[in-house]
Parts: sequence; structure tokens; C-alpha cells
Amino acid sequence: MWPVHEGCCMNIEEIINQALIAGIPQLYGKPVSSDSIQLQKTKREFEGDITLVVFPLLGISRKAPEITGQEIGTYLQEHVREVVAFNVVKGFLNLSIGDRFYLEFLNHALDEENFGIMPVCEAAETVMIEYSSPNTNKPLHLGHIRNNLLGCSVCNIIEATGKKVVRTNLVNDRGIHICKSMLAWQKWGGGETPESSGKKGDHLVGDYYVKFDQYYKQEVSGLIESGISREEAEKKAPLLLEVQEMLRKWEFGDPSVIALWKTMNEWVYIGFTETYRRLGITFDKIYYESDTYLVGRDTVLEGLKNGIFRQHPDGSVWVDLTAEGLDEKVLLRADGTSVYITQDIGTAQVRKNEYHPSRMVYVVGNEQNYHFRVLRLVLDKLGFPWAKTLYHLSYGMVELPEGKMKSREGKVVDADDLMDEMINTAREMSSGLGKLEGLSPGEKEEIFRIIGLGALKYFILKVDPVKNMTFNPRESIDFDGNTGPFIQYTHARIRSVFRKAGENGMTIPEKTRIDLSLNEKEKNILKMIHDFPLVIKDAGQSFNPSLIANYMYDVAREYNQFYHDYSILKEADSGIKDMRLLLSVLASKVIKKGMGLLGIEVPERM
RNA sequence: GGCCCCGUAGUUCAGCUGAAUAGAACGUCAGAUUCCGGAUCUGGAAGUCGUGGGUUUGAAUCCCGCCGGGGUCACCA
Repeated sequence: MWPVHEGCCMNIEEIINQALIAGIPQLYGKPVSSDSIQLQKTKREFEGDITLVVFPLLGISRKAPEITGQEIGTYLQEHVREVVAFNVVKGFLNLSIGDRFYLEFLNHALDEENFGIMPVCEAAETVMIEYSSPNTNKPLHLGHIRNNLLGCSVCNIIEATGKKVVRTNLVNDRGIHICKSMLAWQKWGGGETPESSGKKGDHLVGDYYVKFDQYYKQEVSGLIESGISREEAEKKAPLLLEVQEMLRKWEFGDPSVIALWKTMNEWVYIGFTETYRRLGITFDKIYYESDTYLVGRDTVLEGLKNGIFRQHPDGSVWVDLTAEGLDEKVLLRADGTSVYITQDIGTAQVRKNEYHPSRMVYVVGNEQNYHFRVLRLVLDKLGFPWAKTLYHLSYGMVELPEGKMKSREGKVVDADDLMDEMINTAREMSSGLGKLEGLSPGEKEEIFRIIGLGALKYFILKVDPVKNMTFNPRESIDFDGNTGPFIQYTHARIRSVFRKAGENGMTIPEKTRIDLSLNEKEKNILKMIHDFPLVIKDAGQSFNPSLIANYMYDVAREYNQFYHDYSILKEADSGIKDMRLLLSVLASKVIKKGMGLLGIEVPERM
């Protein structure tokens, strides 16, 4: 287990839970199991803060729900300092927690350097997380954006739960698809380079990938017209045979093919680096398939020798997974070249030996669910005890209103274009509001960038990863309501209060008095922020950034209600004014930290 | 066809380790600015939680069937 968070001593559910485990046996003479203690937030329409559902305890109390609730409520009020009142409605015991608890919590949370975030200690376990995993034959598109944002955010979240994280990228830099753009460039490129054409390298290479597909389709339909079946034509098209030959040459190290491959990949990497930089994506370690596929190949051949795999008469190597309810899968082609899974078998071993992670997470789309089941089973059959530590973080596809994106046909939302578009929208919107007067053009651009990317990232991350999502470029992204800019706005607004306080010569104290009484809005914010560490923990355990995103929205909305209803700086009672200032400090910190976990920055003004 | 995932207001999404009248946002209609930032706030209308069974004191949530959508079952990645 991981170390207990400092803030846990301030967790009110935990305090009540402990009291019940001790108290119920006193009341009813029987022990209580912790899963029959159900604590939840009290619904808005009832009086109280925390509710105990008493139904599961009736078997122990042997009394009616109302009576049981009364008895337990009385016990808690007498034995738990924080419980100041209670009421029972049907089978629900609603407990009121004193303001003092929340005020002490406020002081306590402000004391912590990083409230909600656990420090990573030397002895912590290591989690290796792979994301992005681009092919070097085309630029990044919206689907990759979801992958990168998810991966990056999950890394942040897991790190915030006190674990070491190795952010890793596996570049698909080899294979038949890479050869396709190479061959097309060789045939029809006329020596075009990023410099000569002014195109971003990844876009240039991607254009040739599209071009290959166009010519290939022409060839296929030509063959079909001459009387050959589609299936036959797709296998016998001259371009396909040529590209297969190129792949063989690559695997046998043909110098001219390797040289072309290096040149074109380099163009792509320069382009990718730019896209990653703008998106704010980083890696600790980058693996290349071209470095690891041979390890996989050797492993497969050894497995063949040991009788784990079978060879067909044509020379191809297979694994039989019919006993596991799957099919036979090819691991090496008849001509000896490697397939996709071959390199994954190698990469996993290289990683294990290099970092010894306790968990290896793969952020990969749900179209590869089957692939990862196979990979685990194959590694297991090979006798690697760590095979079960593989976890496929499978996420749904991003579709367009007109259907799936198809990069071969050029029907995609390009990552670079999309970021430009978002930033432009932010620019137009901000200019209309005119709140950035007096800032330099550079400062303004920085704010537009933060808002545009914030809108994009939040839009994608607020959706549960397992779900498919439709992206309508024109309508999908808003700056109002449950959006990134709404939350960013809340932060900017709070910061503005502090600036104003400074201008008026006010200082923010270290601590609040704890003998104040809180209004409903103040209490609601504190109750919500109290849950921050728990939300991070849940998000980490379920690899689900959308939990953080939706929580951030709730915090921002709650704060905005408070802000609307009460004045901070104009409050006459200095104790209350100080408390509201500190409450705002904590809220702004939590918003900044939480958004940071999503990879979203928050501006000082906007 | 086998296996896997999804199905909640017009739309985009929460809620899914069972609990009180299913929540937001966008859109729509109606309001709130001499006052710390109106990218805000308040209110109205809008849902047989795909469908039919089952388990349970209690089901949007768990189990089974069916319907609808998607994915996958390549010597593609």
C-alpha cells in the first residue's frame, strides 16, 4: 500500500467511519463490516452535510430504520466533536458537521505546499505509461490528440498519487506503411523536401502516403477492369509488390533504402517535435520499433524452438490461442519479416529490463483490444511472470459528423490545424471582450494560446475514455458552460481579486479564525475542496482524467455562485473578509493544480 | 457469425463499487451589472435512463434475453 496522505487525518468521512466501527458494537453488541457503512454527501434539499444510509445496518440493530438512525445519530453527536447536529429522514441519517471543522481544514490545506498531491518518494513503485505511439508516415490528427492528452494526463494523475512514472513513446518507424510513403516519394516526389516546399516535414511525408493509396487504388481498379477479381487485384497490384520488396530490402539493410528511410523519418520527427511542443506533451523515454523488433523476432524464434509456437510449411510462425477462446495469430511472416505484434513482444522485454516497472500501461485505441489480449497471452505463454502487469488503457474513437476519420484518404482533422483554429477562436472572443488592454502583443498571444488549448483539452478530457466521441469542428467547442475557459475564467477572476486587494493595501493573512460561522456557499466550496485528494485517488485508480475534469467544473461553478452572492473585499467584518480571501486562495490553488493534472494551464487574466 | 465496448433531456455529457424527487452544459424562453471581472449568476420548459425479464427492502447502476450503434476476428498497424 502507498503511504497515508497527510490530509487524511482531516478527512471527515474517515473520522465518522472510525467512530461507527467503534460505536455500533457498543450500541448493538455486534461488530460491523466496513462495507455496510455507507456514507454519502447529503442531498441539497436536506439539512446536513454527510448522510449515513442506515438500511444495511438494520440487520445488526434489529430495529426500525428511523429508530436506528436516531440511536446512531445520538451516539455520533455525543462521541464525535465534528458532528454538531443530525436528523433522520426515512432510512437516512443526515449529519451536520460544524463550521469549525471546515475552517480548520482550510488552515490545514493552506499549510500544505501541494494540497491533494502526494510526494513521490524514493521507494515508490514505478509505472511505465506508453502513449502517443505515432506512425512516421503521416502527421498527427485529432485521434492522436485524444491519445496524447489522455496519456499525458494519466501520467500526471498517477504521479500525483505518489508513484514514479516513466512517460514513454513507441515510435512506429518501420513496416510496410512507412515504406509506402517512401516509395511514393521516390517515384513522384521529384526531390521535394521540407525546405524546398516550405511544408512541415510530417505533412510532406503524409502527402505521399495519401498519394500511394491513390495510385494503388487506380492500379487495383485497372486490374479489376481487365477481368481479375478484387481480392486478386489487391494482392497483385504492382505497387504493392514493389513496396513489399522495399520492406524486405529495409529488413536486410539495403543502404539506399535505409538512407531514404532515415531522411524521411528525420523530416517527420522535426514536425512531430513541433506539434508535441505546442500540445505540451513530453516523454522521458522514446523507443523506436526499429530498435526493438529484432528482440521480439529472437524471442519468437526461441519460443518456436521450445515448442511454444508452431511453424507452418510456408515458414510463417504462429501461436495457437484457440484454447483461450481466441484464434491462431501470426507472429512472423513466411518471408521472415516481422509483424506488428513481433515488436511489441520485444519492446515489452526491453522496457522491463530497463526500468523494472510494477505496471506497464498502454494508452491505445479500443480498435486494438484484441491485439492486447493476444500480447498478454503470448508473453504469458513465453513464461514472463510480469505479463499480467500489462494494462491496456483502451479509449474510444473520435469520429467526425460525417463518420470515421481516414488518414489514407486525407479525411482527418489535422492536429496542427485544430490548434490554430482554437487559438484563433480564443483571440476573436477575447478581443471582443477587451479585458486585456495594456498587455503587450506577446502577452496577449500567450493568453490566447492558453485559452484555445484549454478549450480543446478540456473538451476531450471531460469525456469518459471508454466512450466514443463525435467531434464537430464548428459546433463542438464552446467557451461557455462546462468548458475549459469557464474554469480558467474562474481562476483569472480570483487572481484579479488578489490584485485588487494588493492595490488597496490589503494583505492576506496566513490563517483564518476558526470561530466564524460559514454561509452555505462558503461551506459548499470547502466541502467540495475537501474531496480533492479523494478525486485524484479515484482518477488514478481508474485511469480516468474525466473525473478530475468534471470535478474542476463543479468547484468552479460553486465558487462562481459564492462570488456572485457575497463580496470579499467589501466585507466589513475583517475576520470574515480574511476567511473569504483564504478560501479564494485555496480555490485558486486547487483549480490550478487540478487543471495542471489535465495538462491545462490557467491564466492570471483573460 | 464468435468475442469486446457503448445506448441517460433536441444536442454534448455526468451519475454506473445499488439508496431519498436522475444532474449539468449547449440550445430555447424569462430575468440579474450604479457594487471585488456579465467568458458570470438566477429561474422556466425539456427524460417511459434503448427494450423485456430477473436479483433486492431499494436498480440508470448488478445478472440474463432482445433491439440499435461501434470495434475486432489480416502474413495491416
